[in-house]
Amino acid sequence: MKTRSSKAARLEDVARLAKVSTATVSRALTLPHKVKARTLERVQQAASTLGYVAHGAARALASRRTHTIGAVVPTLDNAIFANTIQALQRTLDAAGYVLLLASHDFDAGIEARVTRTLIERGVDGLVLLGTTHHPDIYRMLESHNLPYVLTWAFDESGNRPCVGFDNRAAGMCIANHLLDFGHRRFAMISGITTHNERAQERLAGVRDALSARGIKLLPEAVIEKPYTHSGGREGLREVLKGSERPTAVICGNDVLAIGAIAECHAHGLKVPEDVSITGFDDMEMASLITPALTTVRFPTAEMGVYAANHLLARLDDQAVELRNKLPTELIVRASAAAPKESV
Amino acid sequence: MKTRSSKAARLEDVARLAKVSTATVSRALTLPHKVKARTLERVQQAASTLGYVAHGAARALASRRTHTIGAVVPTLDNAIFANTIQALQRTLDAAGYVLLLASHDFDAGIEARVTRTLIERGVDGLVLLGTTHHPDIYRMLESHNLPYVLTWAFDESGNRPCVGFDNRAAGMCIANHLLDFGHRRFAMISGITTHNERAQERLAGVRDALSARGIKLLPEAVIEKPYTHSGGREGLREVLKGSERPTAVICGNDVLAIGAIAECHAHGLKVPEDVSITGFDDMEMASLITPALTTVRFPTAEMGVYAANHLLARLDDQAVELRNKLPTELIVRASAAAPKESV
DNA sequence: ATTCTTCGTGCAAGCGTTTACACGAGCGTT
DNA sequence: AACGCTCGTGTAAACGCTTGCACGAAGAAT
Repeated sequence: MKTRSSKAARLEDVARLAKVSTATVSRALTLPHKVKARTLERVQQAASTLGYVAHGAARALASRRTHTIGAVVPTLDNAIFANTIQALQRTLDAAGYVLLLASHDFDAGIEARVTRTLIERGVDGLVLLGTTHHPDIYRMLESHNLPYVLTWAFDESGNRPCVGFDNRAAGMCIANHLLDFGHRRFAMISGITTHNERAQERLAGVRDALSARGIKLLPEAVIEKPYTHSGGREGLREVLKGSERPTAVICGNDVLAIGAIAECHAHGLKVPEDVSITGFDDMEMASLITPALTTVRFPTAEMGVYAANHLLARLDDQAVELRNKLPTELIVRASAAAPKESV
Repeated sequence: MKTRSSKAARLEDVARLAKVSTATVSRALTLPHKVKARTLERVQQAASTLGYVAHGAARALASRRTHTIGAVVPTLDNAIFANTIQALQRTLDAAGYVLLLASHDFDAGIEARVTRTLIERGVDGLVLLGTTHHPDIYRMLESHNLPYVLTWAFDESGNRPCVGFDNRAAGMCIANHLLDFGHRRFAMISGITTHNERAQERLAGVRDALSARGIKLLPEAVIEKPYTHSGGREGLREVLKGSERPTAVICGNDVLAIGAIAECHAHGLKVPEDVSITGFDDMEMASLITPALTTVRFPTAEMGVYAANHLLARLDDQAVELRNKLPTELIVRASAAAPKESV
């Protein structure tokens, strides 16, 4: 347990070298306009020759601000949330804030634990993914009076700050696209719906669209898998085991869809000739694979930008709209087409 | 600029409720065995009823430890470093440490700035990617006496702590594989080599292997592109512009290779019949696309685990080996084959 | 020339923890 | 019965910075 910053210069060292008080150094470094030009220069000179690096903890303790925003995402493993995170991070960075990132592998307990850790670390604000969270999380947010914003889903019921889109509408949209092609036998490889209203809503949207056309999605036609490529492969294998092979398989996101398409190829099935496959997200890979994936585009980067700006505004005591629903868009590519047997 | 933790309970509040001193509360929470069982229970009870969350900054200031490790990676945009980060984060988490993540888009200046920010934030240790860094970075590490470890490359020259592999050998390996197929006309779509010894080494390895067989890689046959899918597409387009089309295109990583393959398809070129394409990394996608990608597997997750354990050991004042070279492995799949015109 | 502002700076009191040190109680040993 | 231990706890001094307040100097208004 050695003390690490043994040699590091402190504010006092800079002050001594610049022949001013520590108060002036502090001001010179954080509010340069509050200090006379000549003084400022002397301080900057001194700081730079000493290689001064501010002690963030001390600063945070005194100012009660860390200039850090926390984000809790389900996973960093695949690229699903990469766009949002990247956009978030860039926007915060431009405003002098740092992103503290945590993930929980879709486990509600771990999510509560890492969120607590972020709050302990003193984040000034928090970005959460989805609307379904452990009550403890909301309790801590409340008791710390901590600004936060939910993303990737739109909080229809409550009045929590959020930026997202309509997952159910997205589900209906893709299902209708397939129905219009003449598909009648469907399967869905959904993400795990437990504690995940995004997955639930997409599934519900698909169900709604189908039943509006008199088609029922049977329980055995819905397979829940983790959002991984191998989840998609396994899901497709289970779909093929069923008595009647569906002509269209709706996957809960692009990662599942890419896995499902790979598995189709492994089984000698042609996409979309033998079976149509669709995803959600429109990740970059979606347009690169063969066949290119028909999917629904989500405004992933926009959400990151909005979430960041929302928190920054609130931290600056500006008025902001609390909820923002962004549009989604059907992206028609090659992986879904009319079924062979149809009209 | 409002004060956020207005209602949050402090150590003192817990102490009052448990009828002990703040010192005892502190000990109960961090060194439970130092406190009598009955007292411990009272304190835990009090902390939980108040919903106490420790103030990390205050704790860090007093203890001079943040239990935070920083990592600076080039990008979070695509999945290249996801495995390493995930492994890093999991390993640290298990030891009660948090990962603070920053990225710089392959810009040396930004890298220096964000690294400084991490040090300001008080990280106990730092994970860097590659061996080439701004002198300021090494200077700060030195003056703060901060444990760090370089990853994704092996520091042949110096004696800096690192965990990596031989990028040059990987380059030679893939080139030899193609040479063995009978290829003689090569192009390389490399990553940007500026400030990036991984890219440099891979290119150098390819050059070495080719010239060992009497083949020269002409300057116009080497195209540098950012590590993005569109970089791969553009790179391939430029390759096709050349007077004599190569039979094999070595890409600087899998992302470039996937983009290049997509572009081949767009041009009606078959892979590997018309042109062989290879990558580096063996990302998960590599095995899922059609044709499956021939590439070199890097021990990405292992590096994350090792880097974490290395830092944890040093923070615990244990002896550790400073440098670790991990093996790479040629993964032969379908995207590289003998050229049509060959024997 | 006098008064009123404004501006730049210094003083010193925190910010919420940890931890060295001191102290007293309880115990085993002689 | 006196002694030295160990153990559990409390006291109070840091940790390195920010910021409200006070103060003097300089400029503006009268």
